[in-house]
Amino acid sequence: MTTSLHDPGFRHHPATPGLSVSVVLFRLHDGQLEVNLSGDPEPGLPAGLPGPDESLDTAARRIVRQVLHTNEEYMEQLYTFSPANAGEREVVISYLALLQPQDTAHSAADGIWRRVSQVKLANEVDQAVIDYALVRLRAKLGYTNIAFHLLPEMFTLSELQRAYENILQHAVDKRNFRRRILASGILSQTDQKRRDGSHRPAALYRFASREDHTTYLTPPQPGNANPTPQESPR
Amino acid sequence: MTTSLHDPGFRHHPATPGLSVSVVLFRLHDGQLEVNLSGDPEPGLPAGLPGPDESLDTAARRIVRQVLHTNEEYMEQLYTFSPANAGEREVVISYLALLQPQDTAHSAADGIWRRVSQVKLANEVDQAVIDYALVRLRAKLGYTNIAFHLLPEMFTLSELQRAYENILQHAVDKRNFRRRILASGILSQTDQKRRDGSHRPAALYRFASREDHTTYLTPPQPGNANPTPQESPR
DNA sequence: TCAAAAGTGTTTGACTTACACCCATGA
DNA sequence: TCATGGGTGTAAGTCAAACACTTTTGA
Repeated sequence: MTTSLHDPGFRHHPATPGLSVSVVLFRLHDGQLEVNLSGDPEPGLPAGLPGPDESLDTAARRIVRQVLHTNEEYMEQLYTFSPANAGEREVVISYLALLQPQDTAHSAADGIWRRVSQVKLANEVDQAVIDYALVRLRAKLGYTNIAFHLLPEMFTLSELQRAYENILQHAVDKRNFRRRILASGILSQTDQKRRDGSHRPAALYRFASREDHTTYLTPPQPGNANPTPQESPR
Repeated sequence: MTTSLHDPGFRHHPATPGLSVSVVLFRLHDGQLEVNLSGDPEPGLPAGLPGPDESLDTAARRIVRQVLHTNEEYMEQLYTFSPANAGEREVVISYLALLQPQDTAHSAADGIWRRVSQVKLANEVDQAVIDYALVRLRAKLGYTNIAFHLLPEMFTLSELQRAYENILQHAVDKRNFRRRILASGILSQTDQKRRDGSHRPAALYRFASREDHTTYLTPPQPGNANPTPQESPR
């Protein structure tokens, strides 16, 4: 249902020709990493045009809202492409957005959700953006807490591990994973447990902090009252 | 002398209002990291507008050529900003370019070179771009061979170490530095030595390869015959 | 012979990897 | 009692950091 994507303008009806914002919207669903696609007529990334006094970040958030009817959990600019399109150059600013499960739960999002591993788009730029979003997400799993934006408020360590494994596409050792995550101090254990089968119940965890450790690859925005916190690179 | 910066257009005479490319051009001079500024009337980053069928990368390279009258050694897209400018939004795509000393040697570059540590620009966006370029360069020193784009064809290990120290702004241990660099295998020792004072001459090294280990943070360009090589994130 | 930069090893602690069994529960 | 996933420790290897003296040269 991408018909809700107009105003200031959908990809195919540009008001400011040549400049658009595309968003890779990821969620974790049944343990699988999925990407949101708007299909008209070809499936493609949700996209739109920034309004005359709208920042790119704001436009990206608006596009997500139009698809989701709720807000994303995390958003980050990826890269700006300038593909040739019939002799003219377009400029496509791409964003990565992550969604917590509950964000989709109470709102049937527009578009379709497809497993990332199974997506192969005709649009070369959209496909490159998705591929790059995955590279970035995988890289950041290693040195940030970015994965938590894909998980619900409370979760078990096994769920967290499965998220890592599904994104990275390889198995990780249970003991080493738990030791590393717990040692990093980004989790705090709740006193609750989840019993969901004929086996020992699992302890539930949440973030120790809602602060991001994910932002040092993106610059603070000039003229912004509360700039993105900056970590020192290792 | 930024009067050579027109065609398709300099920052202050936009042909396509609202979209421009800015380049942070770094060189190492007398052991100091310097940035190129074009001063008219305020000093600012060299910038320009992409032509109608010019990619952003190509525009960035052209801007460097117009400043330098020669080509840069390395170039990478940084980030896209969208500052408010009198109620209208501009879009500024920023690039980092690195220069080998000999690139400046035989060509008096336009603009002025200023030590990065001493630069404080009135233009908020330009300043943010420079700051971010530094963050990126410093981060990449740690896990890529990017520093070599700032050094001449042949150099001593002490020169290389001084380059690292000047960029990182802190001292590094000589023995650990040499061990790490040599173990990484990116250098090969030449049979030449440099004697330049009343002390033991230093062995000269060069790259083992002109290949980049620097690119995995930027995506391969779609529709590009020879895409940027992609490393797997750690 | 002196000053100045080049060059060189070892030890320690931290972190990463590989690896296998017992625990708590519901059916 | 059995099947299922939850939970735990140790040993080996790799990597980073700290640290100081000898070598070669020209003046």
